[in-house]
Amino acid sequence: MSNKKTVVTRFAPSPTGFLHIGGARTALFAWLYARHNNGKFLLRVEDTDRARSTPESIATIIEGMQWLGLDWDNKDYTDDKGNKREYYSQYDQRERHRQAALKMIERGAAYYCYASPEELEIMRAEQKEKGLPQKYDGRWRDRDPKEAPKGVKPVIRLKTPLTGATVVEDAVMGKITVENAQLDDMILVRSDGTPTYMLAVVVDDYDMGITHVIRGDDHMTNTFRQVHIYNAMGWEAPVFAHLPMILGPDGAKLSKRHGAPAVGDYKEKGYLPETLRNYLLRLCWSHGDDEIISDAQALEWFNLESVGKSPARFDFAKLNNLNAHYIKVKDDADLVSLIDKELSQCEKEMLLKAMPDLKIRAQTLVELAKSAEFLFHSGAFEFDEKSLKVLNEGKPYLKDILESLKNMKDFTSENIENIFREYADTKGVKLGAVAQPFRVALSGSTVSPPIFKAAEILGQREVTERVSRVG
RNA sequence: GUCCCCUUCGUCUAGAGGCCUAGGACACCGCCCUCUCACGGCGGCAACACGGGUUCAAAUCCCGUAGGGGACGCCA
Repeated sequence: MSNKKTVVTRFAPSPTGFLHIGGARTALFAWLYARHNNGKFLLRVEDTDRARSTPESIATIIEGMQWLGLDWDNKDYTDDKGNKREYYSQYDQRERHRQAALKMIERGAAYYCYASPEELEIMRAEQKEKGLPQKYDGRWRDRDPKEAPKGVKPVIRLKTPLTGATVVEDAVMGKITVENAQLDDMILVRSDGTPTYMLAVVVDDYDMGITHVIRGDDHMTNTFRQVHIYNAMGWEAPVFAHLPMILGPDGAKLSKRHGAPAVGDYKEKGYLPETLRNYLLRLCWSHGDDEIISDAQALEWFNLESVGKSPARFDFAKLNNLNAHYIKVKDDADLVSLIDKELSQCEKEMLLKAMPDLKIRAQTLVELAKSAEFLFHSGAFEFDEKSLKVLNEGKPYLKDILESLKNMKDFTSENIENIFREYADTKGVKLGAVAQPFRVALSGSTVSPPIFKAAEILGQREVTERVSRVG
């Protein structure tokens, strides 16, 4: 019965910065799970913290999601003022959240607490000193609100059971348990009347019909508290699935220090969205020995059972390798448009011709663009020491070769190569002795794609010009 | 400090009691291919955190220890 219900998942970032790579992984998994089950995937912005939420951040997150190709299903959402939005805003629902809290008070499941923040700070400090768990001690739980001090605005707290245990059957972690004595009466509504995150998530997830809450495992202990809100409201809790964290290469929390915490960084550095999808999927999830997983396969295979439980380290070497693969299999014309930096039509055509040779040796789009630069270069290279040495040793050969090149009728890579091979033969030297200086003359470096093909693409005129320049 | 979760090669992982002399991928090392650099092909190095049980049999189940991560806000 219940598995006939349409699956609804969501991604619920707080818009206080960029789209973190860990967040992207969470979004990807929630998206895959929804799509795999022909369900819905919703985007909700958790912007109840007005001081830290910014529109720029929302824009960055949306941009990141779009770049990754994670489409959500509530793009037609209209907010409480009738404005069209592409996502749910938690802040819009603040009155609804408050009403839910009031309902809980009515039911005796929540209560007003008049303890001031200063008072609580002292309480926590004392607890810490005594080595006790730091939690609200329930000082207003059973007190008559009539005793309330004048002029103090109360918060609303949830009445969490004092005894027994809370058990959550997590789709990834399995059964997780905590003694209720460990939990305290959390705040649902702040003294200024605004809802806290704990209240807002639960009410929103319920209202949005979320069936599977897929999120990072930093929320795992929150889950214990949240199920008590579901209970207090008389709602059925969704399935929870907590994904292990993504760590930096050194095992510490992934941060700026590790180079690229934001999704935008990866775009910048020349990674393909399909690379990220595949890489992120393989962190904490597997399908036998499969490594290269297409979107279609991911959609077909994805499940929660195969999600790992332990945190995974981010490995840039493996990401690079995957990116190299996806560049290799990507359509040449697509790659041209991806690295296009205001190239002329003619230059684009050259790039397209060179692409098969360029793309197999690039790990990122940035590298790819760089390796193509010589094609559009003036030919006035600044040679490094190694190149100069090769050039010097090859000068006598290049002079002879230049004449042959000038007189060639059919300027194809095969013909050019033949000339070089014959010439090397008659001189009794290895092909490299002649080809290397040629490479330097054309590309400005001792490293380049196959030089005879490059020569054909550059054209007879350009080639002879570059060769005579160094001669 | 208290609580929750985790623990297979350097890294990501396969592994649901005998199929494990523990498989794959990346990285690394060697060889082949070769006009350079790559690609590709072949081969190599390399792990069940530790200690106790349970069982005819344990990487797999149980209990401890150690290590790692997370949570303990009128942040989300």
